[in-house]
Amino acid sequence: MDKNKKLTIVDVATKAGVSTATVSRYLNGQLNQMSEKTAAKLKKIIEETAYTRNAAAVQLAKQKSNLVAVLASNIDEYFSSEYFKGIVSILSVQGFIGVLFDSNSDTATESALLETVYNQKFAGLVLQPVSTDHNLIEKFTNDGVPVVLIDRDIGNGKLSTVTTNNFQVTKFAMENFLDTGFNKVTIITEPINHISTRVERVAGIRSVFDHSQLIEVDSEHLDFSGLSNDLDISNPKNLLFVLKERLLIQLLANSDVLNAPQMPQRITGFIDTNIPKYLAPNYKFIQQSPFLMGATAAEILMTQISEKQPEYIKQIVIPSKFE
Amino acid sequence: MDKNKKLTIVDVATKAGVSTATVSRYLNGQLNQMSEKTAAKLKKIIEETAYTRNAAAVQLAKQKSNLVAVLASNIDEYFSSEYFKGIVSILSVQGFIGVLFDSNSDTATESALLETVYNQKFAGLVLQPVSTDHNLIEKFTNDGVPVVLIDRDIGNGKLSTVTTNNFQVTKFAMENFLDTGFNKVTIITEPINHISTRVERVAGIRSVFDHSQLIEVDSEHLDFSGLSNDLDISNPKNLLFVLKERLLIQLLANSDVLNAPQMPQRITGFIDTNIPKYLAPNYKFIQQSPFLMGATAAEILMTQISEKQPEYIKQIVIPSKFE
DNA sequence: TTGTAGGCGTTATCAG
DNA sequence: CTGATAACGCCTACAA
Repeated sequence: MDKNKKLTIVDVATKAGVSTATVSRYLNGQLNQMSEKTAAKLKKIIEETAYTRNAAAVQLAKQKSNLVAVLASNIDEYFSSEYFKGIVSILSVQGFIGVLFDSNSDTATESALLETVYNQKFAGLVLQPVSTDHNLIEKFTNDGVPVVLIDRDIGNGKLSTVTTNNFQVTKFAMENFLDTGFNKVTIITEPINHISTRVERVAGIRSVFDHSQLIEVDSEHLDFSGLSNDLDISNPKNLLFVLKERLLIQLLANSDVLNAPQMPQRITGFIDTNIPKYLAPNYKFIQQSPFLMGATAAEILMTQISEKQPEYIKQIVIPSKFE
Repeated sequence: MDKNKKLTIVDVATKAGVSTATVSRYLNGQLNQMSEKTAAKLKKIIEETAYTRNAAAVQLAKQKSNLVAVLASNIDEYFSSEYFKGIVSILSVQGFIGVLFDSNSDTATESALLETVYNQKFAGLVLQPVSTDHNLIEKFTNDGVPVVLIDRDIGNGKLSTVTTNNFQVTKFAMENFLDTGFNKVTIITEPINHISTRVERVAGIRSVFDHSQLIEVDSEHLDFSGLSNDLDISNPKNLLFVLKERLLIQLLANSDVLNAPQMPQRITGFIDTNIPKYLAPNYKFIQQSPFLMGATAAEILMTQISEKQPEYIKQIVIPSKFE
């Protein structure tokens, strides 16, 4: 019954009456190095037997894989899945495969994952960092494994990054709201934790508004009523700027309290989906382009991998739109 | 300058003055098979050199990895990320690592991914199938690689599955709406395509309502106004049942047209987040438990892998709630 | 407690 | 055009 002895390249070779070297050549597409006859024979046999190579063995022999690891800071953000799709869209045309890991907003998890990713000898790494520690990452680059950071920077200029213009777009938006008559901004965000995106956005706000209030929340265990108390709701000229879309949606959906006839829009923030637009068709938000960011990151990676240009370091900014 | 000759187990062995076997033993935790002295020495050296094993070599030698592949039908559903987190929560305590792939709702992509996952010799596979083809999957089980289907079944009873009670909960909900006075249901869904979840839900609806209308949409390129025309809006007793949360949210946000004073709730459907609740606090929806489903799937997988019970096949139903 | 050596499945170099 | 055969890095009987 145990006909399931896994077949190997040796089986294929014997069955075809050739050496494993020839089979290997066929498998790697060097068809010009063999007669059409043997090529045809191999094609037939491989199809019939449904033989596929053991990837671990290939990797060990070739010292490289065709897998690209993507480490998202937290996959429950729509932002992540969108840039992952962008990455995959580019990788796939080159025969590479993207796999997604979830750091779960936890530095310990992140370093554990970086470790295994490193050991697996992936062809490349796209990282949305949660820690600002370089050390783990340097192991990759020292090994010649290309790395590109997405969304967030960790401030050593030696890595490729794809980010958005957090500071500028926030500033632009804030100037707009300043003109509308607001005089204070309350920022609602998850803990800043030196995360570049958050730092830059807050800076953008403060570059325009003298008065700002920072409320750090844990969106896992959100105390919504507690939050309401902290808000300076009585002041109709107090703008709410929400850095996390999920939270923004929640507030928008409960925004009755926030209506003030003379102030057309009391809430804004960064968004990744259209949902806030559905909730408030006339509001303006800051929209990112995660898919494009992912695709860009993958392109940088691909030129480093395929074109053998390990020195190809790029810092690219994909602008967000306020509209 | 090229001090970056990658270090191997041999380097560690020589540096420690022992054989590679000893190092290997240390690496695999058989500390009782060596003197405390050498163990300490090894510990020190490995830490200093920051040596880590080449996972491909380990896999090749051991014929197994500690990676579990998760193939989501489409990661842009919140449902996916949630059950993935559930899976990881169980795997991690056993030292396994979950990696996520995206079939992108495409059968060709799915089979390509299954192929590479198979070749990579993952320890297990959690699959949310988009195709109903068994063949690819059988390669895994024939090889002794445990597979569990999540969310959707493909109707051969030989695989473990974790699903929800689609038919019953839908039926239950429909009976409720029937009592409220509705006499017709319009179902809005992506193409049914033999996908079990969709089939069962439609069946649940039709088991209660004699009159139903099925509208299949492509949520990628949604023609919202076209959709509105197809809807039998003039009939206030026509209930809208939306199978895709994203779409449901969109409709809820534009539901002014749907208000009919005498009919308290015109729209319902399956949901994975709280967002629809924010939009319509008094409405009732069908809520799934993706995290729990993921955790359950992972537990099945773990008993197959760790407990060496390859025959352990379970079909588990995690009920959804209508509330 | 430790070492030796064959094996895991493929690739790639070097002959023929 | 094809075939031996030494790597690739690690594990694991089997010995000692």
